[in-house]
Amino acid sequence: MPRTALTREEVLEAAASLVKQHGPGALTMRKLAAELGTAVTSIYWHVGNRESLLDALVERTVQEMGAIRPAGRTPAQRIVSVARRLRRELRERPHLIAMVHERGLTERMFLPAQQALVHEVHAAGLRGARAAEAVRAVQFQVVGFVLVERNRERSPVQSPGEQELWDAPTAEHDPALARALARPADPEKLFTASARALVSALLGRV
Amino acid sequence: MPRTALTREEVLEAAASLVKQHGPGALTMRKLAAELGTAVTSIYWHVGNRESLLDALVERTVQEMGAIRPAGRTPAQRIVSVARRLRRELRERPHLIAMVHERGLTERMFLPAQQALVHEVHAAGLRGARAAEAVRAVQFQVVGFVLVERNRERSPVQSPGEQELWDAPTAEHDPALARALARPADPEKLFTASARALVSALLGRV
DNA sequence: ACCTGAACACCGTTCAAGT
DNA sequence: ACCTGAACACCGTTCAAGT
Repeated sequence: MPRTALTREEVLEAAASLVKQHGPGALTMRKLAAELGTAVTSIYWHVGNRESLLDALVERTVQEMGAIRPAGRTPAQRIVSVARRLRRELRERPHLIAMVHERGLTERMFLPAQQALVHEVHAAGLRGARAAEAVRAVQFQVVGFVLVERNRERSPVQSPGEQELWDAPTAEHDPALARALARPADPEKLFTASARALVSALLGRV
Repeated sequence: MPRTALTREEVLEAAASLVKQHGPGALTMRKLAAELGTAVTSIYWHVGNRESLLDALVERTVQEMGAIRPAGRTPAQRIVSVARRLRRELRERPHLIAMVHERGLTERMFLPAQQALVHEVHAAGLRGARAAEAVRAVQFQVVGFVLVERNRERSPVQSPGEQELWDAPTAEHDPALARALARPADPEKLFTASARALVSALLGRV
């Protein structure tokens, strides 16, 4: 006896829930079927197969990443604000973002942000190829930073870590530097500092 | 009848070869055993299990990434040269680097490069926390860039791609910009430009 | 149109038994 | 010390059969 009619939406919802909690590895067709109270094979009727189920989840995520509103007075400030906002949005959906990344859709997901950046770079007076380069440099920096950051979080304990490695002799007699590199990086600060440095150099002005 | 004695080194070599060619997904214990002409279970005696086999491959890769020699006259040039060299090294071992990344060992792999960067940042006159921030900013930028770049390469066809998306109206009446963003990014140029911009701003001088 | 169980071809891993 | 095959508990997917 079948339960109340299974829908594609229902399947996607349950799948998204599994992925959000434990990552895509935890999404097996059999577990999903158990969760939904159906036969494994019913899922295939609604979503084709596991791969296209994951594709559908990724598509959803791309849609959800809405437009970005710049904030600040100068174009440089507004660009940095977009960068920071992007970073936050990305960090709120770690597993799904990783899947978007794996499927090579990062670019498309970033289009609204890219358009906002174009606007600001224009306002700063850049045109043509130079403007394009500035936009792409910022975009690469944000995505790259988030990827590296996620990586660090997933593996907090390194052996040997920077901690042990940066003892006094190695650090060339700059104890303050040694201490700074021994502490874990503060990503928030590092990101803002990097973004400001990059943007200010790209625009040729702070 | 057993073949000529199987060694741990032989197992690692065959495994590395499989991974280099087709990625970690292609490394199954059964395929590896077939490649080596042994029973699947023999492999377990030598390397424990699949996970620690992959760990061993990663460890090898970390070792292989040797020290980096800076080149150039000014500290800024030498830092950019380290960044470019790092990027090249990383790109020569895509699958294995991805595995290092997944295991959170990127940091340790980068230590030799980090030390070179500290040296140059010092030569540029930075000290303490500010020097540390500069080193880390460069490091994050290089790793992040390579990750994003790899992502783009793996999925060359995007639908819709930047191509279609950046038609004239969208690009705010800057046809040169539209053309530039419609062309695929030239990573080599973009990387060098970004690295130069970042470094020059971090050091406060070109 | 939607659901089902059986079956297939794969996995990684354990273990008792061999030499 | 090293190797083996059998067995277990998992996978994703196909398919003929049901309603």
